[in-house]
Amino acid sequence: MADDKKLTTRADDFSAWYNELVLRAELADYSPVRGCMVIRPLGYGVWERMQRALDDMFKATGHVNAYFPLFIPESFMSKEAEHVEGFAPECAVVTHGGGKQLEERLVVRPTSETIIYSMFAKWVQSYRDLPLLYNQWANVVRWEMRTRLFLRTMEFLWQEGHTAHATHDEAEEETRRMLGVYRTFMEEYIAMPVITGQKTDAEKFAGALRTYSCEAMMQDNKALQAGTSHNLGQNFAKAFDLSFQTETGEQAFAWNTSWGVSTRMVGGMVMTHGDDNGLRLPPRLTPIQVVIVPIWKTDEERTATVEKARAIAEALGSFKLHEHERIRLHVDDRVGIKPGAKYYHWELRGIPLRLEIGPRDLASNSCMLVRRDTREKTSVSMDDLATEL
RNA sequence: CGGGACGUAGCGCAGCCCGGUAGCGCACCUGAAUGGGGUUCAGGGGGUCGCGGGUUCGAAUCCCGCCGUCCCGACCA
Repeated sequence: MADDKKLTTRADDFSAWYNELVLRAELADYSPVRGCMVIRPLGYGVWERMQRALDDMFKATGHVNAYFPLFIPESFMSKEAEHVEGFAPECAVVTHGGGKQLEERLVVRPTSETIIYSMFAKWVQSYRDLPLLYNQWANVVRWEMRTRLFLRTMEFLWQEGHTAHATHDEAEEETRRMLGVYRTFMEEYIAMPVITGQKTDAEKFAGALRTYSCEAMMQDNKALQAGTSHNLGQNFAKAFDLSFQTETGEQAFAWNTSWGVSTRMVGGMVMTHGDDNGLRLPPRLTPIQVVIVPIWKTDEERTATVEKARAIAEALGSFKLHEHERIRLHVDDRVGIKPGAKYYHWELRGIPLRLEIGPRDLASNSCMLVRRDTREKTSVSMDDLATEL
């Protein structure tokens, strides 16, 4: 892939800058199918780290993971009036299978409220069965008119939390709690400033009582809807007969919430931190935190600097950042590519720190440490390396 | 779905107006020299010119139809 031309600048054309950056940094690529994208290893590596952190936060707030099917009977979608009205225009529908026309058409899930609450209805009889606190990691499909890499694709990856509660207040508390989890994640992991608030009736989720949203503030002064949390009231419970017997023996409908964040957050991260030199990946989400570039002229120097680079990678690789997290390093020992070209390569990809180790550094027992965010260079003694990082 | 661009080698493009059997840059392969911020030179491989039809002795080029992509708007995680 040719990285040899300069990026379009943000000031010139923010939208072109974004597209070029996503492609050239190899986060994602266009697929043969319009509106769909291939998420490449760097982009997927970021998404995996997002998943891991969020999943831990969901578990810590009492949720469990499960998985519901991709296909939803078309009739399910119509059971909640507002829901079908909102989603029907953007549904992909399977009409044939095994060479035969289907008796009932199947909707490829645009979201899973209907299938999940139909199952909840089977599993809940008593107030003792509540609350149900579920989450699933899945792909969903929405037939979008106009798409953009990560920000709006026809198929995207996300998580959707679905819960059922005995009372309105408990559901409302859950809705707000998860909005808070999203906010914490976006601020502490993506380092992305967000404003939270309630959506208008026109903008709320199709079928919800109330929708709360995390609006992330981007460099071009636009807001990106980065996460939503819905109080669904009893709308779906009534549609799918999700009811239970209360402590006093009466029948009551459950109160539901749903909440989701998607691969759109990767796009938000790009637009929050990227600059005219490329990506800047947040340290907690980047697959590689430190890239080590050995520099050599002769074969002897190559052997020596590569060996030193690997030794450093191994030594620092055992260094714990947090309880279960170690520093993630990569040694770029590719032959035939000049050091300068490697610098550009890793800067474009937003790797936070770069260590340069050449023959002169070996002689002085030091190395050059370069920050991606400020591009500031400092010479660091080998002995202070761990502290410096 | 409305408006605008565009489809020629992996990527970016020229050639089209004025028809004559395809070219440039980057990337890739080989060799040599180089090597602390995008190396240089030499050689080399790679293309049913988006698809279908028409005009013509001959179409990347002209005509008709279709498909697709990107950008801007309305709608959305």
